[in-house]
Amino acid sequence: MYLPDMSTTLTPTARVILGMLRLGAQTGYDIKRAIDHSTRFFWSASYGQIYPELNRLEERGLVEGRPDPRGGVKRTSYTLTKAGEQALQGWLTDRESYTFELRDEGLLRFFFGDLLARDDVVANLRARQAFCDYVLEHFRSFEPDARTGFIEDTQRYPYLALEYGIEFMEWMRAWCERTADRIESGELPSAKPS
Amino acid sequence: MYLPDMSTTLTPTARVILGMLRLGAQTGYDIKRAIDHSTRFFWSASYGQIYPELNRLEERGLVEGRPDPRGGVKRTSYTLTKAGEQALQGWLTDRESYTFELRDEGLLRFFFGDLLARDDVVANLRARQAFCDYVLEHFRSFEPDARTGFIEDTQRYPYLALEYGIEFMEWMRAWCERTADRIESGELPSAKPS
DNA sequence: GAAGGCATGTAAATCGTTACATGATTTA
DNA sequence: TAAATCATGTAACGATTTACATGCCTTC
Repeated sequence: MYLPDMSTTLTPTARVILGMLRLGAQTGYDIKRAIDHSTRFFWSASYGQIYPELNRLEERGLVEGRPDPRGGVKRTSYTLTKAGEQALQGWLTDRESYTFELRDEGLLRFFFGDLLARDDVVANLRARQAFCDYVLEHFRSFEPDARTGFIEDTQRYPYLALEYGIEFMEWMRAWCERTADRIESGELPSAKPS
Repeated sequence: MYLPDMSTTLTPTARVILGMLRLGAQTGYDIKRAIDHSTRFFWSASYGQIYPELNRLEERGLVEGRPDPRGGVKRTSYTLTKAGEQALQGWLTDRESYTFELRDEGLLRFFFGDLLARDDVVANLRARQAFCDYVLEHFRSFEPDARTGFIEDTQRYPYLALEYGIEFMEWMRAWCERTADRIESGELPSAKPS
C-alpha cells in the first residue's frame, strides 16, 4: 500500500507558498504576484491552486491566517507557524526529492524533423530562437526588481536564479542558431526534400 | 465561450502518439517504449494516457487500429489515416502554439537560498550537479540506439535531439559547479550564517 | 464615473501519474 | 519453472488551468 507521509510532505504548490510567505509575502494575492515575477518560469501556480492550498495549510497548522482589512478591503494575511517553518526547512534541505520536468513543444517538433522538409525544420528553429528572445526580454525587464529582491531588499538568490534563467536562454538561443545554420548549409541531411 | 477547435487540435499526448506512429511504432506498447527511450525528458506519457488516447484518436478518425495477433498475443496495431497525417503535419508546421513548461525543484530551492546557510546552498548545488551526471549517463547510454534512430534507421533527428539533451545537461552541470564555487569562495554572500 | 488594480474565491474541465489487474510468450 | 518481457487496460487520485463571479479602492 502506498503511504505518502502527509505530515511532512509538501504538495508542489505548498513549497512555493511557504517559501514566499517566509520571504515576506502576506496574502494569496502577494504570493501569486511574487510567483509571476520570479519562479513562474520553473515553478508556477494559479489562484485556483493557491487559495485552496492556503486553507489546507492552515488546517494542517503550517500557516496562520488573520483577517487584515487594511484600507477596508477584505483580506487575509498569513504567517508561518513553527511547524510551517520546520516543514519549509525540511523541504529546503531534503536532497531526496528532485522534481525535474520539462515539456518542450519546439524540441518535440525538432525530434520529428525527419518528417519535415528542411525549410520547415529551419523555420521551427527560428521560431524557437524568437521565443528565446522574447523570454530574454522579459527576464531583462525583471532584472532591476530582482537585484533588490522581489519582496524584500535583503534577498540575493532571486537575482541569481534570474541570472540562471538568462544564461540558460542565451545558451538555448545559441544552440538554435548554430543548429539552424548547420541544417541550412546542408551539413545535416533531411529525408524529405524541400 | 471557450471554443477549442477539437477537429484540428491535438492533445499533448496525441502529438507524440501520431509522431511515433508515423516514425514506425505500431502498438501502444511500442509508443510507450519509444517515448521512454527518447522524448521522455521533454515530452512524456504513461500507459494511462496512451491507450485511452489511441481509442479517442480512432473515434476521431485520425488513426486506424487492426487486431494483430502476431505470436498469439492479443495486440492492436495502429496506422495513421489521411486525416491523421494531415493533423500531424498541421501540428508540426504550426508556429503558433509553443508549450514550454519547466518544473525544477532544485532551482526553486536555489531561489530560496537566502533562507539557508551557505553550506546547505552548496550542498543543493552539488546534488543538482550529481543529477546532471546521472542524466548524462542515461543519455550517453542511449547514444548508440539514437545514432540509427530509435524505431527505424533512417532517422537523424532523434539523434540530434539527444545531442541537444547532452549539451544542455553539460551546460547545467557547469553552471552548478561554477556557482557552487562562487558561493563557497565567499564571492556570493549568505544571509544566514553556517 | 470609468478603468485598472487589489483581493478572494469556486466550478468545470483537463491532464497526468500510480497502482492494480490480467494473461500470454519468451528466455534463462 | 521462474523471471522477464510483451501487451492492454482501468480506477483512483492528484495536480493544474481556465473561466466565471464578486466587490472594494484608487487613479485618471
